[in-house]
Amino acid sequence: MRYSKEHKFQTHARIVKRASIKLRERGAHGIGVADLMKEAGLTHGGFYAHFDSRDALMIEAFTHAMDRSTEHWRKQSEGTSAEKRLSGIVNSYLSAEHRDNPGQGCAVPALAAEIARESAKTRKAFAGRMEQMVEMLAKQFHGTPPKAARKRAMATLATMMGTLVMARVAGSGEFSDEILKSGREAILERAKPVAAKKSAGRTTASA
Amino acid sequence: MRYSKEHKFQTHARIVKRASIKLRERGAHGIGVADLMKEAGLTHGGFYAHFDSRDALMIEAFTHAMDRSTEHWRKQSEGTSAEKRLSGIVNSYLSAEHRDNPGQGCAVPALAAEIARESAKTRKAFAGRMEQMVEMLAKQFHGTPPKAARKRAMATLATMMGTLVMARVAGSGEFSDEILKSGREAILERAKPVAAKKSAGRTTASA
DNA sequence: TGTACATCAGTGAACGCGCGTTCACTGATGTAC
DNA sequence: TGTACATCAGTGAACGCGCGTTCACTGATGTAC
Repeated sequence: MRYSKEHKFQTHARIVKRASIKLRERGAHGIGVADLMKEAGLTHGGFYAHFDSRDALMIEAFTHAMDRSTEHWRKQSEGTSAEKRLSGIVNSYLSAEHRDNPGQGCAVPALAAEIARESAKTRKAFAGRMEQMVEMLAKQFHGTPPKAARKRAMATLATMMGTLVMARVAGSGEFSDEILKSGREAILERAKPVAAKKSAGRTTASA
Repeated sequence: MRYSKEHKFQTHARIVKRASIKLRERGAHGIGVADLMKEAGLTHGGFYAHFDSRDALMIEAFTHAMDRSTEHWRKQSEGTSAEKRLSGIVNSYLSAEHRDNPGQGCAVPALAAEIARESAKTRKAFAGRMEQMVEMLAKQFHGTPPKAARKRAMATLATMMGTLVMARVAGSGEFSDEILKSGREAILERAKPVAAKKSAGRTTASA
């Protein structure tokens, strides 16, 4: 064998990683096999030593992107005190930085609409990861009954990703910032315990 | 002239209309010029008598889809009493029917993520229509100060479109219905006046 | 330890298909007389 | 009113480019002796 198994494994992983970034940046139809291999420092001919088809890579790249996103949140929430976890996630999710760097960001706003048009098999794989994200998010609603937390998590993810997509359409101007801010406030206001309704300013002001 | 000006105008409009449906169903890269013309009952060669390029049609189809969506809401809200307008919009937006018929539905969940990757020019055209939608929605928050209503409208649109995208990814099963329901509840709970907090059941139960 | 052979990740030319675009042509109808 | 001509929306063959995929080949390194 010319290279060790480890070498092939690493090359494979490198291609998937670069692909998952380009996928989020340009969409499923925005990148060719040749470009992708170039990104990974290879030529297009070698592609089929690693993947059965372009579609096969796309599916790997989709799931990789989703897993990375979930992992990112998990890590972030681990390093934060319980009360600030949700606001930490929301504020970083709905930030100008996340808006302007889709390649490194959450896969849902970047890819979900396209996934919705894919085969049932692909959609199921993606939906499974989405479910994981929801579970992850639900844990941030400490003190809320599990079922209610799950519902909130779903609505929160929907609001976050919807807001981010809208902000990206709007570009990076005033309208875009306004959209981000509205999203942050809507989520954090809702999450606040009803009793503390009057002390509203603090949590949302950090946005 | 073989045909009257009216005839050409109507053919043009028919192509745009069909294109805007296919666009929402399959995405910007999901349809070819030949298919599109076939949809309109024509052959592909005649395409360039109506449009400078495929891209030019796409832009017309984008804006057409957005305008139709806004108009649809406007009409719907006109036929409803002031108190039920928001819940009417939300319940029809976040319905299984809307989820399962993207071609006839709102352009934002179907196309926004793709638009976000287009040129500044295209994005601006789309953002302008999005702004119109926001203004339209803001009017549904009667009794709320204009600025707050605008913020709510932005967050509401984000939640609605995010929820719909997620529901479409999930398909049409239990998880999908759960997502839709969470979205409806989150929006309608938030919109409720604080005083009426205890009579929660009614509005959301219609879902 | 050194030498011959086998392996296979990666190369780059080539293929073929789909699709956007072009173009010469058609023929029904509007216009001029 | 009737006839000859001009127009141009629409047709369908053809072009050319990009891109996914295939394939014969390479050459560095692992393995056998």
